[in-house]
Amino acid sequence: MTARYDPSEAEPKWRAAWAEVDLFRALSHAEAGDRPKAYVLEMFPYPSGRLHMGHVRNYAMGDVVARYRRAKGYNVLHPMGWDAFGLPAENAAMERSVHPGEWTYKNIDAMRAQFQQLGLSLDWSREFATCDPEYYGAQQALFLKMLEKDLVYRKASKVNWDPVENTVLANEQVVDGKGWRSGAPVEQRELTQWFFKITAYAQDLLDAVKTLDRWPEKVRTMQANWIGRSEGLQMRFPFAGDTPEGFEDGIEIFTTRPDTLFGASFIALSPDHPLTIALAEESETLSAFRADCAKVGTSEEAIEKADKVGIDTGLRVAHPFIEGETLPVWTANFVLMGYGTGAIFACPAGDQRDLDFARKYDLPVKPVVLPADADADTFIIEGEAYVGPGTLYNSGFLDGLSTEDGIAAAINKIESMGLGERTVNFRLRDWGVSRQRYWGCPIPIVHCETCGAVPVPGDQLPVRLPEDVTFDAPGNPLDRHPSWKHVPCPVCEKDAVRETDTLDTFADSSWYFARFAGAEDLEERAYWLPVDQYVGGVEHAVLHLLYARFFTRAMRDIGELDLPSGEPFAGLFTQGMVTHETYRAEDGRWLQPTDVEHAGDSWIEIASGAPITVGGVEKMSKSKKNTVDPDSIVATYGADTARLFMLSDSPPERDVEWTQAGVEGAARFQQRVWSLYGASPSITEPETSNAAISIRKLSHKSAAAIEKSIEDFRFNAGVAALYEWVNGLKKMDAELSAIPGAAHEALSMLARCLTPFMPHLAESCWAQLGEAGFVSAAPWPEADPTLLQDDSVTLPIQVNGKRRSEITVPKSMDKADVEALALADETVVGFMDGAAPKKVIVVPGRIVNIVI
RNA sequence: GCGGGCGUGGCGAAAUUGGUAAACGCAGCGGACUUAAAAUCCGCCGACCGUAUAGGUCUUGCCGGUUCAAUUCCGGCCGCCCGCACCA
Repeated sequence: MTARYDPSEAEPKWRAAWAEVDLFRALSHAEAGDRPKAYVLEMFPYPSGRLHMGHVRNYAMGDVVARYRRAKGYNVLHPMGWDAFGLPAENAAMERSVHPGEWTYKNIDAMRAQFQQLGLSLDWSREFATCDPEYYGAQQALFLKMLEKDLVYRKASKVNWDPVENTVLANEQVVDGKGWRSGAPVEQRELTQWFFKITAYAQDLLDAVKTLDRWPEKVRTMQANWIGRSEGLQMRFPFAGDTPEGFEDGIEIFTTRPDTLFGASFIALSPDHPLTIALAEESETLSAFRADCAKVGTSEEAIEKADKVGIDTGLRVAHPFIEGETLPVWTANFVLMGYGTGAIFACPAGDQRDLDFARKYDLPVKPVVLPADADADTFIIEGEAYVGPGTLYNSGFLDGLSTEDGIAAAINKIESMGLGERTVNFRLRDWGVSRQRYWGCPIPIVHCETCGAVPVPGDQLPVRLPEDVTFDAPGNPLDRHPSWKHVPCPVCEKDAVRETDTLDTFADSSWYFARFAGAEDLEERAYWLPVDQYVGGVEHAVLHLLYARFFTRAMRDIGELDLPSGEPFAGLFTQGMVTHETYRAEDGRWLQPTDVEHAGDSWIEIASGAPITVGGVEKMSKSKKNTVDPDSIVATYGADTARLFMLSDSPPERDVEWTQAGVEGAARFQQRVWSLYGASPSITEPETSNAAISIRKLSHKSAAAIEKSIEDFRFNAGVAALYEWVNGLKKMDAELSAIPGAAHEALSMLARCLTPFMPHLAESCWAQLGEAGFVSAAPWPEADPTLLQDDSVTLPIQVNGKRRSEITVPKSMDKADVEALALADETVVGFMDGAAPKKVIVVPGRIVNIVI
């Protein structure tokens, strides 16, 4: 009998052995020659300092794919690095007087050690942190090239200001009107800042979503919605009567429903519209209204509760189609400045918001779209607007047209009148990237009074962050640094100041995968990209993934990346979270899983013996203390067990619940596998006895099933197939010694199929079996197709769709013979009760159904 | 409100071209081994009727449809989760 498998002894030994020969180093294009490449990448981690179980799951999944592809003969790139800029480092600096850089690099060291314990097949030679000057210097060069190509610009604009973090946020970082990290209500401020022109690619980013057929449907939909394309008409309404100064052209609006122009009842301006602002200077009512609107949050509840309110400006505009008719101009709180032109024409009969507003202020409601099944004489609009399609009426030259034709006709008319034109509007805004923070990539610009914003010359990059900074005052340490920002202008050499804003850290993660592929080598980048399989959390469905798609396009267009499609990630998989039960003491304190135990029928806190409440299963989080520390799991059970459990039980895209019993099950499996490798059966030709054939069939079928489960990202099914295989071999344990050839083949195949899931154990088994080299470098066992087929097959026999019996027949038996056998079956005869079958369906190899 | 997804035993789940529903694991029950426990091994384990290792009936959120056959396809409900949201 073999001794128990001791992961604490075996695992470090194998990791050291892999490292010694640099087993997982990716080959360059030249070295690899004709071998196909596979770039497998997990979203790189933020170096918080501690690994959590979510990391284990994420990287275990990527490692299964990477190891499998390597076994399949691919030249695999599976790198690791650190998304190292960001706010937590500055918070640590404030709380503990430690430099953000020092804190970050210490965390990286700690997490690298933790990662290395997991036995991931990573190429560490390409490791970098985004806070390395080599990386952010290269990023600064990209920024300047993008600036040259007009993909970066600077403008004053209203920005989302997070009052807690003292910085600007991108639109994507504002959730429910609150900062995505701080949770503080976002304020509006006017600031000059830098923008990436992501809208230049809006159409392409949208179109290409359709080509991402190895992305989850959900993520594609979210991206498409975020880009938010709508076709319509941008037009102006000239003033009738008083024309305010500076608005001689009238009021510019955007609409997707120009067919309803005859139903126009009023014009509504956003409270932040330039005309509203201009008028407010003269009107106290209006400026008070504007102030009120600014106060109301944009959270879900706020929007739902907020009444539609507005103020009549007293101005009037001319209706474009109806001679002599004028429309009042209101300022209304429901019109957004951030979409379209910040002004709309309202057709209350065809839009619920317009209708609510019209009812409140007693404005006209004129129906112009008749639903297909309605009668023009009786159709009325009361509390609900009709937003669907129909036939136009009450609409002059548009009468009788369908909604679709009416839209086209109205646009043509407006265009011929010179009042506007067909346009496409996107919800996507340009990406504001200036952040008033220290721990980020400095924007490589010098501001000169004479020359303006001047790019830092290439030979002066990187613009390094100064080390001697303080965090004892609010605001940006770069801005108050005594000397750093004072530099001569690169052009005129007069005194000038550096830009003290740094780039949004999402920029850092928008191209790191290209840097892994080739630090300076564009040919290597072209070879590796796109990433073949990307794995990460669905929380990045919009932000990171959209920004990365933008960056690869921009890099392509500035000559930094030969990637015609511009798509960085050919395959994307979004994995579910790791959850755990929650525990609460009677006084409401959250308790850690290690602080509680099951006692009889109830749960108690170990320290006090007091009863506790077991709460719901939720995402592991520090605040609810329902976390499990990967280090202690690895120490207790080994990395392989932790990996296996993270991959079993639940489909990868779904959440998985961490349970003690589940981990123990995985640990048991580890010992069961090891126990198969006691004796080392000699390498001979597989035997042909029944036992040998049965073992060979089991092995080849299992290997094929595991292969398919990995290809399809269904690791839980792969783990189940491993269990079945091992259980089957255990059952035949006694017979294995009599058939050493088949046994050796089975155990060799098993070790290789085990490798992606439990690589250390697989190496130990491989060595025990007497195989040469590393199983981590061994080829995937190709299943023999002849062994996947059975000679005979057991068919269920249904009578009227209910299973009544079964027969075992040779696989090749023809349908008529199968039918005859089925009809002769004793049980079937009993159920047929003498009746003649109306119909007999024989699906070869599947089923027989007799209809009587 | 709009969009997407999900709903199967006590629990996590399988059944990925419409063809034996519940593989595999967890929990549970019974047994073997042991002075004992742990570990390990063996057996049972959807519900109901039944003494049952006989047999039968029912069962994939609910109602209906297509089909010889539906967890799978179609229509309508119900519930849960996620995303977006006064986007004109």
